[in-house]
Amino acid sequence: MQPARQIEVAGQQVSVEAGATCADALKLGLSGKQFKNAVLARCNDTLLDLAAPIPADCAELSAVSADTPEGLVVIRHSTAHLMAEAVKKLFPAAKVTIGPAVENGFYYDFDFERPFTPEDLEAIEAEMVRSVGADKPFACEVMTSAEARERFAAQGETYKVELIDDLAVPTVSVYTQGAFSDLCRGPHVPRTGLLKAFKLTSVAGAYWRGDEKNPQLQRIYGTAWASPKELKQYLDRLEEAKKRDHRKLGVALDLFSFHEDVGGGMVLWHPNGALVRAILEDFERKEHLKRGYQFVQGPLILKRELWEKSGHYDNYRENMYFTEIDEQAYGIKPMNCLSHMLIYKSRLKSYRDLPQRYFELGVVHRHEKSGVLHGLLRVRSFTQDDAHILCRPDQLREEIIGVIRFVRDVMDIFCFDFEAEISTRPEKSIGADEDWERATDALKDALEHMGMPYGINAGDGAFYGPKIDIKIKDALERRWQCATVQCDFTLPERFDLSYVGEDGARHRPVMLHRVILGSIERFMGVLIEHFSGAFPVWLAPTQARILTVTDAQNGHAEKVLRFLQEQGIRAEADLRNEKLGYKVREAQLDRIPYMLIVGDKEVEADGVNVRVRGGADVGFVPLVEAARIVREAAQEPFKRGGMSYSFS
RNA sequence: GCCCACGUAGCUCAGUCGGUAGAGCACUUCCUUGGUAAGGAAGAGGUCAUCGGUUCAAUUCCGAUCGUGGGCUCCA
Repeated sequence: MQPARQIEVAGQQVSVEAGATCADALKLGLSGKQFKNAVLARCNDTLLDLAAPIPADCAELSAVSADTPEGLVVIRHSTAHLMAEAVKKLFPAAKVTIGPAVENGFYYDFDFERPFTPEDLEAIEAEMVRSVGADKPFACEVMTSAEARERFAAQGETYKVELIDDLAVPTVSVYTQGAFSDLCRGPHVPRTGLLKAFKLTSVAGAYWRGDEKNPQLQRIYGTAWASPKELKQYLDRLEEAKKRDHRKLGVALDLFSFHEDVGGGMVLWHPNGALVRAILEDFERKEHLKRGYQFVQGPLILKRELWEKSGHYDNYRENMYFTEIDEQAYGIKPMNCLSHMLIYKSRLKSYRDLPQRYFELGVVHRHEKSGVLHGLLRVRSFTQDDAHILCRPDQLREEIIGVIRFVRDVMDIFCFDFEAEISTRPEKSIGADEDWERATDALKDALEHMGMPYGINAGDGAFYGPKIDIKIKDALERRWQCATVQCDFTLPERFDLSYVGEDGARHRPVMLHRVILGSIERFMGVLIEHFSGAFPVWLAPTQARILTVTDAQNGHAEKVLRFLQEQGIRAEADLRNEKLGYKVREAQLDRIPYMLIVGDKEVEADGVNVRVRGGADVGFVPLVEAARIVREAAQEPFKRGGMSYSFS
């Protein structure tokens, strides 16, 4: 028998026997309640099962409870196992594959002869609840890969056998609860009784190992939390997010619609939505001019040979629409770069002319697969705030920094948080390795210079070059790409672009493709959700609505309306034969920033009574003051960055 | 493109186990002139997504197509 060891738990030294488990040590150092809430043990940065022996080099052990980020991941992962157990019990023919924890929950993929129905999900969930009631322990066994392989092969779990073979390691761990065993790295909660708050949410098809050439499995998604209260909060949050859904608000605020007869992924912009777009685009045009961009514009369709020359025909054809005119094949543009290249080429450039920054609000058409269309966020016809910057190699870094700064300034206006990612060379691509490397380094360098953190998305670049992607989130916290900066060393080559250098010789410029908002359609979608449809004053299609108390004030209301319109304010008057309360309610539902109420008192004093969208009552103000308030509010976001903008 | 679910009035949704449909809101007209989130009455409005099949009879059952939603794959 070896002597007892001293371990620090929650600030005190406890003495444990050799061979003691983490649970043994934690039990000695923690209160009963603290111990009961523990789902894992942590030693240094290693997470351990409570039932695991204390590592030999461990001097301090702490408990991880279910409501910590690490605890939640384990709860979710263990719930995935719990679900797999239930599925195997109800449907023994189903084969298990993988089942990880994901954001807010988990999934598990199964290979089964028929699709799971919503009724199956209910039965599976009920079986899971029974298993929780039985409070089964999760037991970990370490065995040789050969043993594990034999065991899963005997059970007919061919996917697990494949996983073991691919791992190619001497030993693996297998977790068992009740009659269900799964190949798993762990760790897990000690008992099923700790899994008290989960709900199965949906079934979906998913390809084995994410490859569409592989068999399609059935993925069951669920959400899991540390307590029923948190589960409820999450489900309530989903409900709230649904209210902000841009597709719902698009109808409610009469911004846009889709029409079956037009085709999937094609947006019809209604007057309100088209106005917001127009303001955004106007803002962008002015901002681009300030930053040294020039406006250009090309046609919607270009000869097919041009797309062959650019490489799009080889690399992007499946996403393009084609048409034929006078026996000549044309491609409808999925990108704007070709016209811009030809504009550059139309006249000899000197090194003094660079950089050339060509900006176009270009409408592009892309044949996206039918299953990916999603409201405004993924469409087949959209407008890009696109620019192509042609510069000398020595200007590349500064140009990228300029773009990143532009993105940051614009996102600040909307108070968007964003994430940056660098995507590197994909398999299907063109160009020399050293060009790719040089371009990737330039992108990294620019982000680092701006002090912006970034992730790496290996192999996700465009076929012509690496890129920086900027992502913002929708109401459900799904990330959508907006801004992107893409380096391109190949198009200038293919189109033989050049400039005359100081030395009198011809040199090759480098090109940046970049967008700031990305697609106006997508950005509008995210923007609607971001503001819950309550656009800031500068963007609101109607900035002020005049509400009369009775029709006795119609004359004054019309005078107020004319005055505001002359001041450049987007105003309208509600003169309907309705009660004030009714008009206020409608204006609130329409998210109108300013309600200007006009009754006899206001007519008398020649002004309006101002109610703001948030519900606050500003009280009586003279007409001139009312206009000033609205104009001031429209300027507010631009003051933050020392910018200015007005739509007129 | 693939898997699952869905498609009834402008919107949100009932309903028909096969016998051509209903509510609330919105809309039109009338009454009401009412001070900060819904005053009242009447009226109008639907080839039950489209096309085919089964049936005496299909909005309902079956199939295809189009579209929508949740995922997978792919992308702004």
